[in-house]
Amino acid sequence: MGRRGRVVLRRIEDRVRRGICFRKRLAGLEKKAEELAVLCDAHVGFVVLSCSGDDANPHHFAAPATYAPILS
Amino acid sequence: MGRRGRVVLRRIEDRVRRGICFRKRLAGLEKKAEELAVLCDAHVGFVVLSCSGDDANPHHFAAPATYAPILS
DNA sequence: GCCACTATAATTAGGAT
DNA sequence: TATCCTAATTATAGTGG
Repeated sequence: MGRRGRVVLRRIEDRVRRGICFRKRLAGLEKKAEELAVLCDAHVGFVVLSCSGDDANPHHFAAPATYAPILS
Repeated sequence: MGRRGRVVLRRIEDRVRRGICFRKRLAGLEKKAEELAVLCDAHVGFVVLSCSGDDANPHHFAAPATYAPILS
């Protein structure tokens, strides 16, 4: 079980594996973005769009400004 | 040496440590964003703004559309 | 398909130089 | 201070249910 090798930076051709990877890594990116925002007092926003139809929805994230408001 | 404990999701108050963390995690976020884009054939873009003046520059990232063009 | 598990890779906080 | 190192934590690909 578990990861068998290092990450090879190349499109995953298998649709099922690519879709699973997409969902797991999207969740991971969101967690990392929130940690950066909170730990380091930053505003972070991102947008992710699947190009191969693995996910029809556009995804976005914004670190809530309430952590450290810059306005008013 | 090395990390001494789990991540506590709270603003790092020490300016020096926060700045170091900001730079390291910004680099980490960019790497994760690029991996998501390439492995899973997605468009990914983000913006990061330091709120506490640890970094005067706004940072942005965009996964090059050349990986999997959706236009034309 | 989802969820849980877990072996392994990857990240990173703090120390070393 | 700026890298570099690495212990320890965290992320995740594959598996099983």
